[in-house]
Order: sequence, then C-alpha cells, then structure tokens
Amino acid sequence: MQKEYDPESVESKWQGIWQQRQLFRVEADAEKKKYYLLEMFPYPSGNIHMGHVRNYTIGDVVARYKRMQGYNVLHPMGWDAFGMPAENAAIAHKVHPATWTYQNIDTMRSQLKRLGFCYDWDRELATCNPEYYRWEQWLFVKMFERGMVYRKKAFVNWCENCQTVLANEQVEAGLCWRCGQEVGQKELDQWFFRITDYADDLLEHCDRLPGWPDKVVTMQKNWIGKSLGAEIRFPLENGNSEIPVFTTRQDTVFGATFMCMAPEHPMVMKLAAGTEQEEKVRAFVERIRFQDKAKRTSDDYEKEGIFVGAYCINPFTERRMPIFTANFALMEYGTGAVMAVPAHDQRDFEFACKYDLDIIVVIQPKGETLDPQTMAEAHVEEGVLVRSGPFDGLENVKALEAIADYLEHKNIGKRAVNFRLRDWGISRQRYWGAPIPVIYCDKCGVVPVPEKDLPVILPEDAKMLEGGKSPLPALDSFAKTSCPKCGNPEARRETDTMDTFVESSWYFERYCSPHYSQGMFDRKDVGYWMPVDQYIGGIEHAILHLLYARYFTRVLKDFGLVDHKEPFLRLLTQGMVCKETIKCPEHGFLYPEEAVAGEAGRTCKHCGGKVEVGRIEKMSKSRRNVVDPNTLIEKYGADTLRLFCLFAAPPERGLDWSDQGVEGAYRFLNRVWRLVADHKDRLRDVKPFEGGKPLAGDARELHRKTHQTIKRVTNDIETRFHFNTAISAVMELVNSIYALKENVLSDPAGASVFRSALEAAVALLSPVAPHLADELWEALGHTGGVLEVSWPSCREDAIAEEQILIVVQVNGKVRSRFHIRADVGDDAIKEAALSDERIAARLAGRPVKKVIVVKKKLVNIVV
RNA sequence: GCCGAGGUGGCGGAAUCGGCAGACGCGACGGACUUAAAAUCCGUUGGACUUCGGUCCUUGCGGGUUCAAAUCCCGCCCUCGGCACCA
Repeated sequence: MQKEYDPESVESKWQGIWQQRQLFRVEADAEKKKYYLLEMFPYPSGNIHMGHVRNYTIGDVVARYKRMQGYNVLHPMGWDAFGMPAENAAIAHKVHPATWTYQNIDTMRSQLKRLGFCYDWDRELATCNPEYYRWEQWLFVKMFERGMVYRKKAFVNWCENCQTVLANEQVEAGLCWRCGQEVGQKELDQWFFRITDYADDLLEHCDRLPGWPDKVVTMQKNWIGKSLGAEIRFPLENGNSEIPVFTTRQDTVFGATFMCMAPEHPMVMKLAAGTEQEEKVRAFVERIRFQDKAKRTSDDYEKEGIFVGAYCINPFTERRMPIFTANFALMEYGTGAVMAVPAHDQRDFEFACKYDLDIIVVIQPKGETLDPQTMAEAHVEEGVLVRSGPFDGLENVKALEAIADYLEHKNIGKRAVNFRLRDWGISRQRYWGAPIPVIYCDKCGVVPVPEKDLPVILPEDAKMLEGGKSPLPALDSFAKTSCPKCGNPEARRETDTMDTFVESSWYFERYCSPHYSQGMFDRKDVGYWMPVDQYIGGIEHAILHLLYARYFTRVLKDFGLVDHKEPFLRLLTQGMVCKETIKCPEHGFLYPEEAVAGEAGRTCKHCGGKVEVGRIEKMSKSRRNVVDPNTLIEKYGADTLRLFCLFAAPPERGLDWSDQGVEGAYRFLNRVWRLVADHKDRLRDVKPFEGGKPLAGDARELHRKTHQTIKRVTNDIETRFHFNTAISAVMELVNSIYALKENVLSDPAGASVFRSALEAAVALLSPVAPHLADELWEALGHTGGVLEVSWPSCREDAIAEEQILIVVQVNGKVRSRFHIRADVGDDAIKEAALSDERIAARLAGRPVKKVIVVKKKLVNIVV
C-alpha cells in the first residue's frame, strides 16, 4: 500500500482483480434468495454523461449492498441500440448507423467499466442485434395471430421538402429541424398494439404498486385518463344518419345548442357536400389538418370553427342544432364529435360568444340565478337542473345517473367509458430499427413472416439517404420477396420498423437468459429472477416506457410465457444533474472558460459584455454547462466521482454540480486512506474487538459510535436509499476515529476497538467507493475483497448509552440540560429537572402549572 | 388552468413518529506546521443585542391547533416537474 492515495493505480488494480476473479458473474440458484436490481439501459449516444454516472452509481451501491447482505444479485447492463440519432450521425458523418452504434457501445462500455460498476457483463445485450430483435418479431407475429396488433391509417408529421416522416422531436415550433419548412400531416397505413384492451387493468394495478413514487403512479393514471360518461346519438335533421357523441356531462344535454366535430371526422365533408358552405369547409379542414399538432395545441391557440351547412336534432329538446367543425375537437378522443353546451363548458361558451350561438342555462347553482345575457364564463360547477323537462329540480350529480338510465331505456344512447390512452402506434418510417415482420401479397393480403424465416434481418448494406428518408423501400434485395403463403414472387415486405420502445419493453426479461436461442427467454430463469426488485432511472420515462413495459408484461403473461403481471416491484426515479449556466446577451450560453473574470464581474470573452451567471439548469451540451466524467475520473478517480454523486443530494432530488464539492469528496477519501496508511503497521497483530470485555472511556465511546454508525448507514440504505446521510454518518465515524486515535490506541482493548471502527468504516464505505475499500481492506491484512464479506451488523448492546441527556424547557423554551443515568424513571427525571440549579432559579417560587416528561428526552415545565 | 413535489444559514443539504432547528460537507475566518506556499491538522462560523452570565429573533408569508410546530390544519405567495382545448 502506498503512502499517498493514488486513485488511478488503485482503481486499475482492483478492476483487474474483479475481472480476473469473475466476481460479478451470477447464476440462477434456487437455494439462494435473489435480488434483481436494474437500471434503465442507455442509448449508446457516444459518451457516458453525468446523468448516467448518477443513475448507475445509485444502482451499483444498492447492488453491492445487497450482495454483502447475502443476496444473489442480478445486475445487468446493455444497450438500447436502435434509434434516430444513429441515422442522423450517419447522414452527418457518412458512417453507417451500425458502425456508429457499435463504436459508441465500445466506448461507453469501457467508461462504465472504468467507473467500477459490478455488472455481470456476460449478460450484456444490444437491441440492434438480430439475436435480440428476432424474438420481438416472433412475439409480433404471435400477437398478430391473436388480433392483438392491427393496421389502420394514421397521421404522421411530414416534411414535403425533405420527403420524409419526422418524429415529434424533429419538429421544432412547427418547422422541420433540418430544412425549416413548415411540417404537415400525412396519412399512412400503420401498425398498432391494442394497449387499450389493457387500459382498465393497467389503471387498476396502479394502486397495487406500493414501491413506486406516488408522482409516477399519478402520471400513469392521468395518462390512461379514464372517464365515465355516456354516448348519445344525435339524429341528423334530414334523418339520414346520426352523430354519436361522448360526454361526461349528460346532465347538461338539455342545454346542448350546437355540435362540434373534429376537422378529420369522416362525416364532416359528407355533411358539407352540396351546401353553399362546402368550399369554405373544405378550405378550413385542409388548413387545420396541415397544421402540426404542437401548433394546434399550443398556448396561443384560438378557438375557431365553421358551420358545415347541416343540422342535427337534440333528442331531448327537439332543438335544431347547427353542426360546426372546430379546431379544438379532437378525432382521437371519444367519437370525434362534441355536443356543445355553452352555458356549462368554458370552451363551448367562448365558441358560442364568438359565433353568436344560443346559450341555455340548465344547471342552476344554489342561491344564484344565471342569466345567459350577463354570464362572463360558463358555470361548470354543481347545481340543480332547470329547463330539463322531467329532470327539473334534480341535483345534477343525481341527474347524471337518471339521464344515463333514460338514454338506455329509450335506446338513444348508453353509458360509456372513454380512455385518453390510445392504441400504441409502433410503425416508424425509419431505417435503424427492428423490421416489422410482415409481407404484403396481392393475392393473400397481409401475411406475417413464418417463424422459420425469422429474424427478418435489417440489411446492413443499405445506403443512407440525404434528408433522412428510409432506404428500405427502395432496397429491392430487402423489400422484394415472395409470399410465404402462395409463393407469389411479386410480394413486398413491410419496410417500416418498430418503435424503439418495443425493445425496451422486455429487455429486463431477456437479461435473465440473454443467450437463450429457443425463445424470448428461458422460463425457468425468468421465473427465478423476475420481477425486478428495484428499478432505477430517469423521471423522463415515468409514463411511456414504464407503461409500455407494464403492458408488454401483461401480453407475455397472456401467452403463458411469464407468471408475473407487473415487471417492477420498486421504482426509484432519480433527479436531474444540474449546473449553473453562464449567458452572454449577445453570444448566448458560454462555457465557463469563455467568461473572463474581471473587476466588474465576469465578462464575455468574445464581446467583452457583462455575462449573466447563476441560473442552475439541467446539464446539457446546448446550455454549455456539462462536466465530463472522463476528465473528473482522470483527476480524482471513479470513487470520488461516485462519492460526490451520492453525497450531494438524496437520489430522487436534483443534484447541483459543485466543483468544490468534488474536492471535498476527494479530501474525505484521502482522510480515510491516511487513517489506514498511518496505522496499519500498529494494527497488524491486533484483532477486531469481539465484545464481552467491558470497555471504558474513549474506547467505549468509539465502540458505541461504530455501532451507531452501522445502524444508521444500514437503515439509510435499506429503508430510504438516502446515501447522503449514510455517507455523512461514516464521515462522523471517521472524525471520531481521528479525534480519539491516540487515547484509544494506547491499550490493547482500545486498539481492538480502533481496528473494529476502522474496518466498519471501510466496509460501510465499500458500496460507494469499492476500489478504495478493497485496497484498504487488503492493507488491513485481509485477503479477498470487501464484496465477499458480510455487511457489518450492529450490536444493540454497544449502542445503549448509560447516561442520557435530558433537555429542560420552561414554557417550551430550552433553559437547561443535564445528564442522568439511563435507567431512571420519569418521576426521577422530573425531580432532577425541577431541582436543576438554573431551572430552580428561573422558576423562583412561581407556581408550576404542569410538567410534561417525554421519555428519556425532554421535560417541559409550564408556569 | 389542473395535478404533483418543494421553499430551512453565504451554498448543497440534515432533523426517520409533534420533542435541543442547522448533522455532514462546501465556502469563509483564525491558529499550528513551513523560509514560504500547497497539502495537512486544530478551532470559529444563522442573525441582532450583550454587563460575556446570557437575552431576543429565526425553517417562504399570514392565521390556527398544542405544554411543545420545519413537521399537523386553514388561507396566501413563489420555484420546479408533469399534463394541458380530453368533451
């Protein structure tokens, strides 16, 4: 062991040993209790960033802690390797997406190894590998056979200029990110998973995820968005047809004065046909359709609509209702048509005011009379029904039921449930993804690729095209094929690929048997390891990824492939890594080195103007406030970086980067190092303290502190994952060792206690700073790493204090404190408090009204 | 607008069940060591007043409950995150 702490040499030494000993390899073993710890796998974007470091450090601490607790811990890592950035890089740098991806994986794998994470690398997987996605294709075919997938027309963002489909993140303020042209909507045939079949089940089980943060559960519930209401059919005036409408407010139906339909609604143009409105309606529909969704739903939307030239009849009032098409009506929700009740819905109210439509009050609030002439806004609250025929006088909450009954009785509608959640569109008109295993034949129609022909391999010889258009449709060697059913040589393959969320919806199951070649995974292994005991990742995946993963697991269960329904028992969503930003009014965000320190504060290197410093924001390249993990590892080592990430804040909160904080972490590790380096020789023949013999003085103190620390650290990790307080407890122990070392070391029992304290500090620190811990452990005379020993256990008898501190308050204010033997009763404590010198002086004979004694803690005297 | 989380020293944060507010770290200040600096070690460090014994104030703001409130209740302000024309 060197005198000076040199992280570089210590870390490379132990990483070599760990690898050579295959320390992180695990196998399913029915004899052992398992623990599956999973962190969300990264997209191989090029380099590990601070967010990854934080996420994976949190996971690594838990994995190592659980191993020391005796669990068989599965802790795998892999790559979410399909996705658009690879295509963008391909176009920008003329590298093939596969080359780019695999290079990035190599870089990032070595970065993760450099951080000392205890992954079982034998289980590494990359979703772009055909051995992975072939099973996804296999499942797709199974789902197709069962009708769990279907094809329908749907809109995509389309850039006419680039002749390509754009993902939502490629649409910036309604414009194409590449060419700046306005983005439109194009209707294409696409594949959908029927996730809505599981909407109720997914919603119901939200309340059975006690290990999930409430926030995430709420977000999932809102996303699923179940509404109870009714479907009401409004006949057309000409009697040809009817418009079904979904509403949650059937109690207001007597106040419905007009109808609003989504511009995409198939009936709109039919209704307008032949009327004098036809051309105007066509122009309106075209205009709204072409707007991208972000714009249509942006803040400054204006409600607008147009009369389609036809009327329907309110079946309750026989009123003739003009039919409008309006930009705020959404085809995707409900039936795409809304019965408008301007008196009791704010949107309808604004629309009615704008187009001068009738407003009829049908819900009257208590103690108030609403007048349509003077109303400033809709009345959406409760009240009593008026102008509602047989339902007059009914409270509106009761009317909801009564009118629903009436609808069903008269057969003009029915109770209905509507979900905000829509089926999962998985088609991507992209190259770098898993091919959808389907063939189109003129004779047989849609034919799934037979199991024996799987996988449908994404051809790696495709040439990437400018503008981002997928090369697959034009690649005959891929797209041209023969029909597996009839042999027709003119059949064509589906050239769309799957949403990358599909890959990430089952990778955690694949990890259980990543090399299994007979199916998606080995049932036996999945049965042993799943479900995931602890899942850790960013809050940005709180909705989609987690919902899709929950859905997929249900599908697998329905196929009898797994026994569990929920994949993740406990979930931790870690906060963002943030850092202060520096902004120049002229040059925008600056790197720290671009801001020059001067007399009047910092100035911009480029223009000399004053810069604005301080706003703390999420680290990102575009804000120029990133710090590079590599640089920090070089300077301080992985252990310091890990320590800082955990110490700066509890995991679920945001972490504010601080260079000085990193220095502090480094200083602490040096402090621990020196403690061992300076005393290992004196401790060579000293055994750890075994208990039994009575201790006195500082040795007793240190022994107590040691076990108090073990208890605190264990509790902080076990129940709360609060590593920051766990670390501060170890810091306190180290401070105590420093303060007491000479007094304690002078006698043999004391030296034993000293060794125990030191060993406890090293062991407790080992999940956080594993390299340093192993080195110190070895220096203390042990063979083998700390990971292979048991987590320290706390001796309750060592913790018990013989003297306790009692705080004395007078009227709730602290006035004195004293020590007393821990075994005395409340009455003795009360007596001691009242006779305490300072208290007696303060009371000065005033009558005591009341004395409250809190066991072994506090006395409050009320006068 | 709706939903959720949060607001504590100069800063990050602690106080786990209503019982000493400010653990631990950073920064700052002082001292030791040194020719000097760095590193290290040891102190001090919420604010105001102080006769140096203490006293008063202090957990976003205003009320309340309680012997006792950072913690519970009511009202308000601010910050962050999510959803957002959902009928």
